[in-house]
Amino acid sequence: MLHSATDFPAELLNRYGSTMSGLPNVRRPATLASLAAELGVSRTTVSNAYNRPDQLSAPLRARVLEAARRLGYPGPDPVARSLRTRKAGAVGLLLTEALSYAFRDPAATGFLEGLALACEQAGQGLLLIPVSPEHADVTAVHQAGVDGFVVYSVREDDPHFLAVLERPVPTVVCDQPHGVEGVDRVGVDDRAGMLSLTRHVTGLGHRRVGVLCMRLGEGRHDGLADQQRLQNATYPVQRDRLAGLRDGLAEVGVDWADVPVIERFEHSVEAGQNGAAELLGARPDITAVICTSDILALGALRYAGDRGLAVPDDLTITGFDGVPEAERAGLTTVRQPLLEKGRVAGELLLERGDRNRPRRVMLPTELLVGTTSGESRTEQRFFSGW
Amino acid sequence: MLHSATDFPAELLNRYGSTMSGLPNVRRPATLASLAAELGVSRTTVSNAYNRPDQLSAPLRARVLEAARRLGYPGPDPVARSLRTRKAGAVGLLLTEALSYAFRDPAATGFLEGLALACEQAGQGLLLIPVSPEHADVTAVHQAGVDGFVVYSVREDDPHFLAVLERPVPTVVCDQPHGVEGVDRVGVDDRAGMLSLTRHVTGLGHRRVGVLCMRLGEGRHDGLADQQRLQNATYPVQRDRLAGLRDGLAEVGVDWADVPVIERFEHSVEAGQNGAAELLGARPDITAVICTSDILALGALRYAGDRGLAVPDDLTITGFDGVPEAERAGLTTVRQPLLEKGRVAGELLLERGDRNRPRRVMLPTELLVGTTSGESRTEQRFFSGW
DNA sequence: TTGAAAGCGCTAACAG
DNA sequence: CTGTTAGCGCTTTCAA
Repeated sequence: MLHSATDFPAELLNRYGSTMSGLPNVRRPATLASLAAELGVSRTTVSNAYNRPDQLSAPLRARVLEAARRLGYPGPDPVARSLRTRKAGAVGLLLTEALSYAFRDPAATGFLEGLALACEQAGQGLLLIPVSPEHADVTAVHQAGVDGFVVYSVREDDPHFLAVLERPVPTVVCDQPHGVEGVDRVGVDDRAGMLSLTRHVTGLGHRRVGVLCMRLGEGRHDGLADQQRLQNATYPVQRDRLAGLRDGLAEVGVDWADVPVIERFEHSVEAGQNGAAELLGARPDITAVICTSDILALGALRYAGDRGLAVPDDLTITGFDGVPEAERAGLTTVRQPLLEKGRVAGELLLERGDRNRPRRVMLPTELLVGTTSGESRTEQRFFSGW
Repeated sequence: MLHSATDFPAELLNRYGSTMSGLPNVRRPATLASLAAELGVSRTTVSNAYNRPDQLSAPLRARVLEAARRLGYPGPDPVARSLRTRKAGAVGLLLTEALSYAFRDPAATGFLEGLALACEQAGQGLLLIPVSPEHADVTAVHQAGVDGFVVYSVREDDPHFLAVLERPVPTVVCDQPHGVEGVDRVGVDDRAGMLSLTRHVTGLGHRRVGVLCMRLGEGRHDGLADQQRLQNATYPVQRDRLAGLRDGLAEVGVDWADVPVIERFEHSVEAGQNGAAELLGARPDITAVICTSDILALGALRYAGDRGLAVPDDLTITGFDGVPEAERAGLTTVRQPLLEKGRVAGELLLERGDRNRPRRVMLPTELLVGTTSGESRTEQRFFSGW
């Protein structure tokens, strides 16, 4: 019969049910030293019983382990061991957004999966550093017991990132910031990726395009990004994608100054949706909406659906990233190897010994032509009307 | 102009570009003691400069911090501090699957998001423990410098879990295992949830149902689960869901022994797809496929689509969990508050001081009737034919 | 094989 | 406001 109650081995019960925060931690029932004293052997011997089984006789080792069980000694304290050995056995991960965001954004999720894979393989833990976007409180970075950091796509002047740099441990950056000396980096050529996408769009005849982009700099800004804001952007990835777009448009004679760029602070489908509304509200003549991320593009798609605009017949919409959702939706986008980025970031940090490995890894992107881009009928009308 | 190269403040450069694993860590350039010596003050004073700014004069503190910058002292070593204060400032998370799985399974992702939220709010890090499903290597659990553990849905006899119980820190379990004394738990009433779903299905007239379920016990098993295996199941969640189903079927006189249960080791859409194939291949007369997870149900749905079976007209398919994908697909399922479970797990562990809070939290579930369940035409045919 | 000695780097009484 | 004293629990030469 199926039943849900379980009899659990009594000797394995955790007797430490108290809450952990605020209060000092439960005192360890026994230490390596007390065990050694009890047994009348040296601390070295007990330590060896755990860390170097070959350094003592099997019977003695058994005696030690038996006494440990009897006295409730849980094995060497990991923190004390870390202090002594100077390794924590974990990699710290710094994200620009609130921690929980990492599990909502599919691009971040892909990256994390790859990073977790690399950590797993190296037997390293992955410590997610809690950053409070509200308070610029950097203590979490100082507090992290890790052997190195992976920094995922943060602003150049992010205070947490600066705090990471002060820690005497190796650091690997994914995507941004760029050009930090002594710090390895993995990313893609965002500019080239966007350039090829732009050529695809202009090749379909589009000339009146509008842009939806992610956060460009510090502070909560939503709406039209003027030239000033574009130039001062502190997110290199957005900067590069926009630069690729600008170059691609320049090739067909479209003046960048005439291209409306709508910025969104939040990165969500809703933001894309209302961003598209703002964009097309201000410039109804636009025939193509270029988004600097798939999530925003998915939102634009939703907006189009709500307004009864046919995609791509009435409106071309493109994204960037190549997340699974976008692929399912048939979005025209630039795919980047998200999982691979995470894995490479981990390997860059964890790779043993090899001093000659590359310090900058540039992964390839791929233009994915879906069903959301097509020749603009409006454009044709425009020409024929002339 | 947009550009991607960045000039980075020279004094912030990380000079520790070496790989971290295998090699001993880079030696800290300075310590609290050396700083104190250099300044001619006591170590306490330096410590206070960082941890208790109100315990020393502002000018002296400034002098200390200035000297720290000059000597490249990165601030108190987090590991040494942890050893001294007996708190690591992090929560360990143990998952039954490979770490990277957590980022692929939407149910796990929802849970993680909630847990991350709670950690973030408490300023605690979240350490993902790397478990090698291959080797039963428990060292990662021993090595984790954490103040407590959250265990997410593991088998009752999982060796990693047993190792967690040996650690002298508080532990909270989500979902399973059940009934571990001294360990708090958060979960839902899986049995009741499945019972109400079953009543919905039988209410639609279905009598010949088949089941697709997740891993039931140790070892890689794929295929029909016999009574023996069902009874020995070491995953209480699966056990409970099946028990609810059995009870619901019993209410309308369906004998549980006649109900085929197909088990899948992997939890993926593909597994659901080929599981459904196996189920219907063996029992083509089935009118409803009950899955114990949405992911499996999504796979069954795909199978039905491939085979040209109309859902729900030819086949009723149901899930369990209420993940976003399932909701989008209109799946009939039981929704459980995934994010909330994560948050409660975190709060159970981190809640300060309150010794009277509940130790077992049971969250509500909700039957979600979608478009994948309906009256069985086959069943009607069956009756009319008699 | 085993043990003695020497810290890893820091914080927390407590006394001045 | 500052310093002295005492470890936190462990690993690791080195010598016996």
